[in-house]
Amino acid sequence: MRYSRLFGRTAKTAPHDADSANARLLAQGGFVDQLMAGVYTFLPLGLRVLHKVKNIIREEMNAVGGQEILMPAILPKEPWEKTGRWSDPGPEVMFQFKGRGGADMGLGWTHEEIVTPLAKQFIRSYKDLPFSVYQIQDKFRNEPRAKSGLLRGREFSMKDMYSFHKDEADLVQYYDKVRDAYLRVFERCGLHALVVEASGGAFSKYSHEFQTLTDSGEDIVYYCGKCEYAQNREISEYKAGDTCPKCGGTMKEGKAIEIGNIFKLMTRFSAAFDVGYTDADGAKKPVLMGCYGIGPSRVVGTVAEIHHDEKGLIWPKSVAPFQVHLVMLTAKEETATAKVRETAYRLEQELESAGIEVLFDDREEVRAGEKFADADLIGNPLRLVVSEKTLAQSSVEWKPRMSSEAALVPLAEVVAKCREFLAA
RNA sequence: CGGGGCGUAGCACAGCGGUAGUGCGCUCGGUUCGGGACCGAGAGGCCGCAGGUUCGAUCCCUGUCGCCCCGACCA
Repeated sequence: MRYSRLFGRTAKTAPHDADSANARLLAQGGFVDQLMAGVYTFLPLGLRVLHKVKNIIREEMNAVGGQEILMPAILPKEPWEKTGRWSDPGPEVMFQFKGRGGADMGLGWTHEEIVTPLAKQFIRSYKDLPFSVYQIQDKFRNEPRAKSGLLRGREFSMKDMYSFHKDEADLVQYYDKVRDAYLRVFERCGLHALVVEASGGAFSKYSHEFQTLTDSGEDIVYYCGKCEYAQNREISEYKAGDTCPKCGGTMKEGKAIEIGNIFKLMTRFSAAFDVGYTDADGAKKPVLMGCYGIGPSRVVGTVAEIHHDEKGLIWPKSVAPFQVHLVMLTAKEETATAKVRETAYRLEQELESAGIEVLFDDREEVRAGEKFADADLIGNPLRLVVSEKTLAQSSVEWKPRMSSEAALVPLAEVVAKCREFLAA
């Protein structure tokens, strides 16, 4: 991608009302644009990050047998009345309105009411179980208070998966499998998550939240510094300094951002929609369900919140908008500039041919300082500079975003070194 | 929904009861050229919206809408 043609630009100053780090940096770097409170447009840079996060989630959900579907966002009232959620929580959470002819409908804020009757159509026998389906879709919640940039929006991206089982043992086994898949998702996105016990509602003792420790979090968790056993403050009877009940380590208190949540729904929804199956013994039995959520847009916000410095974002390689930020610095003399230009454009092509994603700052009228500032703000993992200075040594300057040291790398070795760096 | 803050040029801000300014950005010309340079010339405003007070309101008052923060809330 040529920087000169990139839609969306960096800004020298941050929006005055962007107080959280993720809102400030993502807006200033040209990743997102705020339309209203809790509602954002993803610009090309931000969308690339969001896509990478979603694709990591897809890979891991597919790996545990999830099958991707896409349910509608506009939903009819009727199934919500069956579970009582049309009126409670009702419009407090769900955007509700009338269609033509006065039909009540609303925007999806979760999809148990849709996926359960859907699954019912395909479940007859124990032979049809288990299975799980998921979707990645925008959810709508009428938040009383949207806040903190991408961390708590009124429209936000969500991956919601639902699993269906013949008995509790099968549900529990799958639930644990998804928990491990979730940890892989977050690690791959550059986030370390604690598996935190949280309120399970009426149908199981606990649900599990995936919480990333950071001072900008809005949840309080108690966790063991040694084995990472953790509980949300909402249910916890521990306090900082207590002995961990699992390993004898010491419990600590920390602020955290919730980036995922998994529930054993048991028969909460299958009962409401009368979803059962015929077992091997010929008896009709209720189906058990689990549900599993991750907010990809919130993950993007959380990564920004955690991985940055005073100059800008520092994306993990796995989710960076581009892998390499190539900067071309023109020279005083046109003959030298011509050589720089020729080398930089050729390097862009060589990198792309090698399958490396390049953001090429090809602007000619822009000074070096501004280009470096933009590179730091956008935060791609590796910056390469081609200039008269580097070409004097047949080299390009090599500087990882997370490092303060720059080095010269011979032109002939750059592509191979990039491959190596990105694979590490 | 309670409390607080803020709405003035694309962005960040200043200002004042007498009809609007600075910096950045943008356009043109010139000098610069490895960490957001400099000089000169320009373009760009329903001072969030509505009502009130006043001879006169961007400024004072009331209401309203919007954004941000704290709290409540967060299957």
